[in-house]
Amino acid sequence: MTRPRPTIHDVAREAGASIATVSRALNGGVVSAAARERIEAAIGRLGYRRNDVARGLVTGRSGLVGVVLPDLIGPLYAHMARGIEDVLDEHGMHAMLVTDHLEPDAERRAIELLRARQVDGLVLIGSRLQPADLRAAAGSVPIAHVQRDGPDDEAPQVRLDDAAGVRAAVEHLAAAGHRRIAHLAGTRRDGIERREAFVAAMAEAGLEPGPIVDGGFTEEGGEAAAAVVLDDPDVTAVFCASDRMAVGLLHAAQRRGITVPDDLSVVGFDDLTWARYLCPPLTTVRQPGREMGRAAARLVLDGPFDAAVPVLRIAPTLVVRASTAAPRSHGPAAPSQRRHEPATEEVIAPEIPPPP
Amino acid sequence: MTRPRPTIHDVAREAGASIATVSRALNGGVVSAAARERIEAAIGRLGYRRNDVARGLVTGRSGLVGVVLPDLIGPLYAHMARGIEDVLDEHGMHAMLVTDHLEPDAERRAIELLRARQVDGLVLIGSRLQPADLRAAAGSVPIAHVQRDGPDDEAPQVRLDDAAGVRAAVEHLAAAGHRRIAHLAGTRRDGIERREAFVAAMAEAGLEPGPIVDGGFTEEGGEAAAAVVLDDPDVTAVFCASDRMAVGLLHAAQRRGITVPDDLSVVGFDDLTWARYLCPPLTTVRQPGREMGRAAARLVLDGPFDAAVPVLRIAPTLVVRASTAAPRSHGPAAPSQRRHEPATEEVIAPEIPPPP
DNA sequence: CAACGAGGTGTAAACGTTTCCAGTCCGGCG
DNA sequence: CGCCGGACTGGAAACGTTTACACCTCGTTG
Repeated sequence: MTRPRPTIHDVAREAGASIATVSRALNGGVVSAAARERIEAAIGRLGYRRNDVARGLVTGRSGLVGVVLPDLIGPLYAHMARGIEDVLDEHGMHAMLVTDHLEPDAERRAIELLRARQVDGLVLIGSRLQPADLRAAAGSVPIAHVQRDGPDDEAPQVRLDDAAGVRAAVEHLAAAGHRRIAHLAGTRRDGIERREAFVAAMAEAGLEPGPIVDGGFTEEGGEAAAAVVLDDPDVTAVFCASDRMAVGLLHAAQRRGITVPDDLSVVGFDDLTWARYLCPPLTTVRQPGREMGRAAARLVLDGPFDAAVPVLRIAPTLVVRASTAAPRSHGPAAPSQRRHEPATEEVIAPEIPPPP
Repeated sequence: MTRPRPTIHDVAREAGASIATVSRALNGGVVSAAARERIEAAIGRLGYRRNDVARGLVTGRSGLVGVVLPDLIGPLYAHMARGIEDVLDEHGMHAMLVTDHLEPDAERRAIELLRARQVDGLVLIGSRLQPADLRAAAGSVPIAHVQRDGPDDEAPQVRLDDAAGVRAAVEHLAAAGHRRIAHLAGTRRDGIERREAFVAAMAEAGLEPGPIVDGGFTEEGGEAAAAVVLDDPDVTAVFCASDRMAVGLLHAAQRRGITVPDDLSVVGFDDLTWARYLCPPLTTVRQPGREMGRAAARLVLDGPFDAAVPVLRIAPTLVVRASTAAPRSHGPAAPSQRRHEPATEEVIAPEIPPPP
């Protein structure tokens, strides 16, 4: 009933050719028209499909790029994976996704697993591995990082231009008239960069930075951290280093009867799928995950065009929705959005500063 | 600098043993303690790692289960993938994810690609392929479906107990006093099942079904379809076959100045990540994606325990949030939630009816 | 004391490809 | 007519494993 799969040998016999000729016909080598025709007919008759495992063994390549990412649930990571698939598709290659749930040990195992499968390259999203451990695990497989969390190593990386995004957010708030702006920060590397950028951008705007509290990037952390921030009566705006913390902040504000944006303006970071559905729709810095994934895939396939500049910065955009407005003290409050009106969006793309 | 990877031969030479012994040591065969020790030392010294491609070629198995799914962006699919990974992990296996973006042709290619890589099993999420095409593409690889979209075939499948979910939703609305309930339907197979279940559940509740409009499962479709439904002045509640359509409905209602839940109750389906963040937080039927993924993975690894019942129904739960209340005509409107108060959730798990 | 079995080991044949190399055939040129 | 070279072909050696089989060495048992 269920016969073994036909091999290239079966095709050769059926077509009256040698396996070498069949292989050439399959891979676009020089083969006479007659032979090619007989072989194609035989393939059709037998239902032959190439065995990529055997092929991989002899060629040493697999047509696979391994992708190690924290999880599949986060929309941002999913978008990055999508971007990677975009460009791999163009090259006739495929992605193999492995999740590490932010555990360095799982990350190491994931890399070794992928290497055992002979992946032709590796895209690591948010990698925390030390450079030495990384090199040990990955051997000579080319690597590209996306938003690497650990210290820089020699592999090329794609990073969001966090500073530009933060600057856009702070400028937006400052322009609206906010003077005391708080910051909900995250603990990972990008959180620290955003925090530093926040302080710098405030200085640029001629403002003292308001209270800065760590919310660990999560809803719960944001909610807890928000409590601290909301105790400061002078704070009229909060810039959050992630949308998830912004949600927590929104909840905390609601619980205290603080109305957004009338009493408090809130800016998030990431523009997750649902940021636009929040109450009110969230003004936030959009992280172009798909583009970042694309860039990383190109990097891993072609290598960095310029070995001297191994970090490629991608520009974010500020998406202005309904969670920001002028502060109350600034005269009559701007008319708050009608309760359920989907906000019109305004997208602000900062000019990209050339990397130093 | 970058030497070729050591092979089992190198280990054998270094340890003064034969490759057969090394292989046995690696795979837990009978080997003397002395030899095992020498081999392990050699492996450490050389940094040897097994080549799974070569291994796969001779064993005929890959330790991989192929997963074909519409996309990675939808949180529901991502949860299913996570569930699959859960049980594969327990078996020391791994998933290879390929997206088909709902195109049957891409689905076929995905399956053939995975088969060329010798996957040991296939989990197909929302497959639309005809049974014949499917068999042709998959050959003898074991298959398990999740929420198959095409007509049944002989492969075991995991399905949501759509009817139970719909019944819970309708009962919830009827109990609140709603008499004329509309339905935003979807066009895929599960949409049709939900629609039929809606009619049946309404009958069970002693009610005429209200208007039923196709919204194609998307936000835009939901918004368009909502316009039709909202024209009926007697409709006090709408049951949507997906959360995405519920979002569209919410927007349309807002635009018309219809307040939810005071003027209109809305129930969604799926409980996507952000359903709780909507304005107001959405009452919805939760689809336990991760469980479904787990069940499917078990099915593909162990085969169906009972070949006679190839469809495994998973029970959904109704999550009651703030988008549903008693209709206005029912005396003074129930006090609507305070504007931003995160709704307390009430979860209703329907008793699972034994499959017929 | 012979025979046997248990434990351990090595040789070699697969697995299904790609690819190097050495042909064979034929037409055209000197 | 002899050669050369181009177009095409097939044999065979890899690639790095697993595993069937044969063998060897002891200690134990009849």
